[in-house]
Formats: sequence, C-alpha cells, structure tokens
Amino acid sequence: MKKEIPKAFESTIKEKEISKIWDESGVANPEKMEEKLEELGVDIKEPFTIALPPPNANANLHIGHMCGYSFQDAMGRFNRMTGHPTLLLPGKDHAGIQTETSFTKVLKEKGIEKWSMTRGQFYDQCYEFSMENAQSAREQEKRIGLSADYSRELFTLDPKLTEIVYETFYKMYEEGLIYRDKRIINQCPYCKTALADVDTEHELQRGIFAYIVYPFVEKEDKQRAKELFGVEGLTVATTRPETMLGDSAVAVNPKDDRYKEFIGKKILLPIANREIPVIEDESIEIEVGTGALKVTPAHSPVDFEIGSKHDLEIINVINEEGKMTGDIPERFIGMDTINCSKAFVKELDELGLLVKIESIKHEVAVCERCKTPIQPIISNQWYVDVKPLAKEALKALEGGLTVVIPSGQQKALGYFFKNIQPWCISRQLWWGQRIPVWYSGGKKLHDWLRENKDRDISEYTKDTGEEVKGTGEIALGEQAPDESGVWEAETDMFDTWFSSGQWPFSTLGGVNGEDFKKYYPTQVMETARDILFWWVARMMMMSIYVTGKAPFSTVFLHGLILAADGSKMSKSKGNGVEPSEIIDRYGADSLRLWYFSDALPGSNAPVREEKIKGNRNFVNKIWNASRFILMNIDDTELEAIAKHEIDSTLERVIKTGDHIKRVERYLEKFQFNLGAEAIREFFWHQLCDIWIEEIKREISGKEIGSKERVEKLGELLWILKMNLKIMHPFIPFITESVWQELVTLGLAEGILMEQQIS
RNA sequence: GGGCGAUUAGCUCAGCUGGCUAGAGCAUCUCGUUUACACCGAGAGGGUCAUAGGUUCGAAUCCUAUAUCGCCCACCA
Repeated sequence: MKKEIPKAFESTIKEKEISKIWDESGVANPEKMEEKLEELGVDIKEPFTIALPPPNANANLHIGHMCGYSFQDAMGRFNRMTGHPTLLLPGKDHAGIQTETSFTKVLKEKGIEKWSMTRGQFYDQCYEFSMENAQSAREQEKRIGLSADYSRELFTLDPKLTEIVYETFYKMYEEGLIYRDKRIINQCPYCKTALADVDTEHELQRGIFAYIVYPFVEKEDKQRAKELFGVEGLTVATTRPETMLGDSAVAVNPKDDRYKEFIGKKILLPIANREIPVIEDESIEIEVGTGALKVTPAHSPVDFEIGSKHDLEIINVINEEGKMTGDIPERFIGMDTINCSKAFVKELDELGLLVKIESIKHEVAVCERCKTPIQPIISNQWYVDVKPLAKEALKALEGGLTVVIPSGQQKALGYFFKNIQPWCISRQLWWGQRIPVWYSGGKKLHDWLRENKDRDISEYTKDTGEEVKGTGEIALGEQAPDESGVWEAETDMFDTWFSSGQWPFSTLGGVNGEDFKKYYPTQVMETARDILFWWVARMMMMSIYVTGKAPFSTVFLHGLILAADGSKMSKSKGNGVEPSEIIDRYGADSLRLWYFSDALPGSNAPVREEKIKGNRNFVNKIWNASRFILMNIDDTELEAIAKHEIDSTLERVIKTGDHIKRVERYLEKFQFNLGAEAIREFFWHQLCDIWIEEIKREISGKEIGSKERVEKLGELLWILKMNLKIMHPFIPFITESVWQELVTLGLAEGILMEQQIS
C-alpha cells in the first residue's frame, strides 16, 4: 500500500501548501509564464491582462472583494491555461476621503483629534495605517487563490503613479479642460470637503415643511395680499428655514394666477429685514408647496440655477462646517443649521409669520461616505470639463469596443455619459495627492481676480484688507516655479477617482511604459456594479483621453452579495459575513464555486451557508474519487500507467473531450454559472457515479499489471487529469492538490496552474 | 419624475438566438452497513414558468398592457 491519503480534503492545510507552491513557481508573472509556454512548445497567444480593482487600503477585505477576485482569478487561470501570458495586476487604493474618514475614527478611538495634528503627521500615520491594511488585504487575496503578479503590485500614492496622474492633469489644463470655478457644491460638514454629485446619496429622512409669511414692503401690496390670502404677504414653504437669511428673491410661476400680479413687487425678508423682489420663473411648480419659492442661490442647487438666470445676489450664510455665518444677526452666528432652524421657527412664530409646520419625509442628499446630510454652499473648486471625454467614451461603448455585462448596466453607463456634468476634482483633505498648482500671491488673490474680472488688482487690498504679494497667476508643478517666495501651494487634494480613473494605464507605466506597450489595452474590468459611474466611467473617459484607446473590452459586473435575509450587508447592521471564517470552515474553493453559480451579473446573492457547504461536499468528492483512483493503482503499475497512450476513439474519452470544449465555451462567454454547473455535473454524476462504477466492474478480478488494468486505469487517470485541468480555473486548490498527489507518484508533472487545457 | 431589471419547485436561482415528459443546488421524504467518499449511494414528491391579451404549427423564451418587488439616475422647494 502507498502512503496514506487522508479521507477528507483538509482545505486549511492544503491551501497553505498549494499557495506556497504557486508563489515559488512564479508563473503569475506573465513573462515567466511565457517562458513556460515556450518550454511546453505551445503556441503563445496574445497576453491577457486585468488591472485588478485596487481595494481601499483602509479596512479588511469583505466578501464582495473576494467575489471579484474569484471571477478575475478564474478568468486569469483559464487564459493562462490556454496559451495566454496572463497578467493579473494587483494594487491598493489610498481611497482619499474614505481612508481619511476611517483613519480619523481610528485616531478618535485612541483619543486623538485629527485637528490637533499637522497635515504632515496625519499623512505619515495614515500612510502607515494604509500599509498595514494593504498587507492584510494581500494575504486575503492569496487566500481566495488570486494568482496575481505581486512583483508588480502598486499603491495609488506610489510616486511613479503620481507622476502619471500629474501628467494627465497638466495635459488637461493645457487643453483647457481643467478650470477653477465658483459655484454651488456639495459640502460635507463632517468631512469638511467638497464632493462631486456622484459622491452623494439620497436618503429618505424625516423633516419639517415650514410655511412662512414673507410680508410685502408697500402698504397697497399688503392690503391686496390680505384680501386674497388673509396675510400681508406671500407664504413660502421650505424644508430649510435656516437658509432664509440668504434669500435673494421669491419666485413664482408666471402662469400662476394667484401670484401673477405680485411679480416685480418688493418683499421684506423677515428677521433680516432686507428687501427682495418677487420674480417669475417657468421652473416653479404651481402645485408644490404654496407655489411660491424662496430663492437661496448660495444654499440650494435649484436656487443657484434660478439665481444665475436672474442674476440674483448670492448670499452665503452657512460655512464649510455647516455653521451659520456671514452678514446675519449676531445671535445666529456660529449656530449649526438644525438649531438655527429651530430658533428661526420660534422667532417667526412670535412675529406671527409662521403659518404652520408640517412633518414630512423627503429625500435628503447625504455624504456617500459618512452619511452626513450635505450642505450646498458656494465655493471655489477645481473642475474637469468631462463632456468631451464622455463623448469619446460613449463612442467606444456604442461602437462595441467596450461591452458591459449585464447589458442593462451598459445602458445606464451610456445614459451617464450623455448627461454628464462637470466633475469637481478638488477635495479639502489631508490624505491623497495634492493638486500640483501654485498661486502667485496666494489662492485668495487668484480667486478674487477671477471673481472680479472687471476690476483692477489694486482694489484687492481695499476689498480684503490684505496686501497684494503676487500677480494672482497660476503655475503648475510639484515644486514652486521659483524661489521668489510669492508662490503659495494649493492645499486641496485630488478626488481619489482622479487617480484611480487612470489605473488601467498608470499601472502599466503610462503611455511610455514597457508594460503599456505589451499589455494595454487590457481585456477585462471586473468589479461591483455600484462603482460603475465613479470608477468604470472615469477609467473609460480618462484612459481614452490619454491613450486614445478604450482601456478594456469587457466590463464584467458581478452580482451583489447580500446577507442571508436578503438585506444589504453593512458594518452598522453587523450582518456582514467574514470571508476568512467561511474559508476556514469550508475552504476557498467552496466559496469560489458559490460565487460562480450565484453571484451572476445583474443578480443579488444572499449568502447561503448550506450552498457553500454543498460545494465543500463536492470538493471532498473530488478528493475521494481521486484518492480511490490512486489507491487502485498498484505501485508496480505506476510506470506502465504513466506511459500508457490514451485511445482517442474510446467513448468515455470522446465524451470527456466534448465536456472540456463545452466548459471552455462557457468560460469564454463569461457564463461561469453554467461552467460551474457543468463541471460539477460531469465530475460527480458522469465520472464518479457512472464511469468509476463501470470501471470498478471492468477491472474486478483482473490480475495486477495486466493489460486490461493498465488500459482501464490509464483511461480513468487521463479522464481525471482532464477534469482537473478544466476545473482548475474554478477551484484551483483542490485540483492542484490532487495534481500534486499525481506528481509524487510520477503520474503527472509540474504544477497544474501552468498546464495547458488542450 | 425618468431609466433598468426581476417575477420559474419550500429557498436561491439556471434555462443562449422560441421546439423533446421545464432544470440545478440546498431543503423535504423513502430505502441502503457494496473494500473512494455518510462531506456517500439509489430513488421520490414538489411548478397552470406573476396576470391578461397577441404573434406562431408551437412560447417560460418574442410583442403589448397590468400588477408587485428591487436597483439606479434626477434640483421637487
């Protein structure tokens, strides 16, 4: 009897051994794999490349990350086993705002306030924090079997990448696509930064709807209003009374018969006691609220539009931290918006100007990262005019150069490109890549000049009380253009997506990189569908802009992993499933197989442990079937069986060949579920339940070393090996483990990972 | 308000360009101590494929409505 083979597949032990073998082989490196293919005498095909989505280096990987890696690894392994030098290019993302938020929390738990640190201190410690997370993420990636080329691993803040990101910025600036603008932005009072529209979410929240009387100035208007409405002014309805000190007008629809006659009249804004006009605007909906809208251009995107149409004054009353500010009564300054709202309601009530308050539920924009309600405020920010980029991306999409799976998401992406808005790329953060801009005489001077185009620089001092110390010009670069000392560095950071949007070519060394020539464009982008607009869209736009070519031909969006009850997993709910626990219990292969059959594009996949357990049973079945075959081969027969030439006309051999082809087709068409089902069905029910049983009978009573035994067991061994190969992209650990058992007996060579399927 | 998708066995879902008695996994039930595996084997039950029309020799599959659910986008005060 040969050495003992355990009855059950001990996944935890085996996975470690196998990982080590793979690491040592080095064939995750495409050049190394190419050499291997040459050795094997195989036709070398086009490289297959995936720039793996870099996970945020601020937390452990979750079950969704593992899902992505499973699909990408399956694609990678399959291509590697069919003659393609394969590059799965790994990396980690600094994830600007998200990491800054989570690291701030980490500090807080230690009793340290972010604001008590210098930017530099914060940056350094955050860097360390990110590196630690990157390390554990790397370990997790390997646990699910990811065959990435770690010799090329990158972090988005790597100087090599930053250089490329800056080059793109300079190019865009010179071509007039980058500009600074003062307009209404989404301000997160908690993160204290501007956000792009796409960085906000809408949440249904409870709020108030206050009906407030805005009295007229003139006596006759008051009287007329009294006759018509019973109050001496127009009643406006608002969910945000605290913004009223920033009102510049009351707008009504010109078709609204109730208010028509008051258009052009003057209103005395309560509390502020400032006169504002009644204006007309088509966009006002007659049925909503009272049909009269208070217009606050500084603090509402809708109002901002109306304001710029009618050239209304912009009055800032809320600052970056969500506190009341500006030219307002002393008692409100510094109040937060909620308390201010309450105070206003009280005062208005005392003045007899509060009609009523309704309690309503309405959609509120919140910060995508910390869920704090955003404050729309006016501020100076950097923008990219992405319209022309989106146009090219749309062309690629419509021309079929990039195909999105599932197709419904392709339409959504097209819609996004068609309706794209300027992209605000500056963030008031400490963590990330600094926007490489310098201001002569300071940022404030530059902005003042931009806002006061018709005025002379000499008036700046009069306006602001500050000396003019430069020209207000801008210079680009990492370093100040000269030593004159007039240059002030931009302190804003890039939106994290500005760098990750360049991932497909920045990781390959940019347009002049060696890797770029060989591996760009990549073949696949595999990710979760919730970052389609943030990331996939940006990658397409920026990559086409910089390289002229669509960065990938297929976008594969895997399904959304949900908690067992079908709800979204979230940290706050505590209903997340820890991938390492699943792997400990059932093995990485079982989890992978579950992804392939359940986490299909366009679907939701609640984690069902029984199903993963079922896959574990299948993995174990493979182990035992293989073990049985090996146990049946006598030591004295090993050599003969190893040398045995397979008869390609045998029925079982033909059927096996057909099966392999079928699964190959499924993998080529990204039909992982069908592939997973096919390998299971074939191995378990065809091979184990039927053929092994048949062969058991066929060799029973035959003498050891006889021709029949060598032929039959040789056939069985061949079928097993073919099955191991085709199953390997799905379940690499078990298949490689069995392969290694074969190697020790001299029945196979090398590692399965580098074998060619046909 | 707009868009996308879903609705098939108790549960989670397959079912590609329309064609055999509609499938899988898990769950359920019955039987089984055969020298790989009980993380097993043999077998069984269970679906008017959301509803109503239509196209067709033929529809879960195509078309049109309806209903319910989900997701995304959008400035409803």
